[in-house]
Amino acid sequence: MNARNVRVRFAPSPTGLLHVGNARTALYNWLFARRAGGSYILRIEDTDLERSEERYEDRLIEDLRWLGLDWDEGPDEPGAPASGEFGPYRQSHRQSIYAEHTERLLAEGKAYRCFCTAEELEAERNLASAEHRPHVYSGRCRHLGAAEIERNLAAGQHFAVRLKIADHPLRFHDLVRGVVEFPPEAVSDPILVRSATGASAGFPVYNYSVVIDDALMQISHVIRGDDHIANTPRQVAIYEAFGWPLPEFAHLSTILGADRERLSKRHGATSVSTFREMGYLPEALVNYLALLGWGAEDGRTEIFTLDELTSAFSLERVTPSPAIFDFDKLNWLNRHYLKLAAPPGLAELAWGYLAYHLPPRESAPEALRSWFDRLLAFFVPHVDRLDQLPAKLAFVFGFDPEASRLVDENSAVLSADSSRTVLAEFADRVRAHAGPVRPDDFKRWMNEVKAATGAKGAELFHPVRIALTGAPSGPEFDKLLPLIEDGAALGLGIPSVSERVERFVGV
RNA sequence: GGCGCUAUCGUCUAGGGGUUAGGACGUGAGAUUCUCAAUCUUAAAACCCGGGUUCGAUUCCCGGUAGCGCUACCA
Repeated sequence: MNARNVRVRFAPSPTGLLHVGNARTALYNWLFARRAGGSYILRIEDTDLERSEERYEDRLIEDLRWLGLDWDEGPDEPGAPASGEFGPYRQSHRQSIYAEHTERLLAEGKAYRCFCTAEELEAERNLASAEHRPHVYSGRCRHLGAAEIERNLAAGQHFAVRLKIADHPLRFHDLVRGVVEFPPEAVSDPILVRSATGASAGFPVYNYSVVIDDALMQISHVIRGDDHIANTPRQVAIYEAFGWPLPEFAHLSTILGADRERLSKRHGATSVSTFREMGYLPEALVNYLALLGWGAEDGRTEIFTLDELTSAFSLERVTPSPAIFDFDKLNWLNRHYLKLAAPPGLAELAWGYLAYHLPPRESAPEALRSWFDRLLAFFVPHVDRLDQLPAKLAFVFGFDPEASRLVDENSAVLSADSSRTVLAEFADRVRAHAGPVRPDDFKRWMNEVKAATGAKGAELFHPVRIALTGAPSGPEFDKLLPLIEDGAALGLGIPSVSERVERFVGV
């Protein structure tokens, strides 16, 4: 490790829910910090007063915690002070810091006041477009004399503060892309502070405040989305103006939807909290996001816990090319982690999805809890996410004989003569039986029905399956029957096998 | 328009001057099952195009093309 401590930050704007792309950025930052034994800092970039909302900040923090990405330094929370010595960690609380730095730049002649109006600037841009030139500021206010500046100030003219860009290429090193270089004219003199009257008044622009924050917080590695890559030369110039050392950069590729457009709401779920609501496990999302733009050194391992990722991760192995978000692969991983999930935790999660059928978990009797555990063990491996459970389990909790007769798939099976005789024979045996139906009973009856009717295989099983579950296909009876019978004893209104048969045949 | 970034199976990726170009998801087939799913086995499937360097380029260089980003007194 080099002499400089590794310090990284995740700096979201609380203007919406945490997008999976940002979650990946947060993850890579976290992994890099943990791997290096460095610090991971959370900074809230809430300078866009129009769009920033406190509730989004709360959700953000909740989502990061859910993913397991804890931070060493971050903003204060209700009732607790900020953690870390480089605060405040909200940009809205750092305005005086920015103002001081602006004074300094102005005093040192590294920045200047620009009195150009929006109209004048737009005219310049239009001209540049027409002449097929890059849109660069002419630098008109760069050489204003002191007298003229005083006059403008005295007249109360609004001004913005611009940085003087030096006449040399702006280059930086990117851990995932190598050296990136921009000619100075590609940058032009950027605005640092928005226009207003007063000494250095006005709000600093994003590109300016990030640099001040990153430098003051001693960030060693700036890991962020590649939509910032074209902003970086501007930022490099700001570091230079202050005489600050450049951090290392790492620009992560964009996450796209199946149509190769930036992943957005119309592609389906995009925010971490939506994935959580759908019943994705945090370990699945984390594992998937890690794989989206990074590959293990052996080229084949794909399943990683956060701990395993921490020791395997390196920025050098991050892919520079954009990646398409693949819901199928996420589903596969989620299934994997669902199967691995510890029963108590899983039951607690799953309970919420079936709350409609169940009493509150806290007040549920032990018999119900353990039955529910068995139910989950049996069905969870067959869903991609927890929110598919209600549909998958609908037939266990409720039973609608009339509706199931109307389903095309069912009526085709039921209309066969053999189905009628099979069901009649089956019903006779169920009626003659007292108490819950056990798998042994069921097996014996099916053999008898088979002998009595001559039906076998699907011809034999499908009608019975429809009568019991409302569908010709489904899970194995051996395990399903006890689940139904034990469930029926719980007083939740779950129909027993004999009730099902009675109601179905009676229709 | 200008500038920049990117380019290996459908998708995520490994690899790298000479390889049968590897793995995973998904897809097809088979096994299993009353059935569906799960599971196991198996198959098909890729180096964007054109030049150059080289004995030899998918790999290095240049150009093209395409996708994306930036081009704001948004973040």
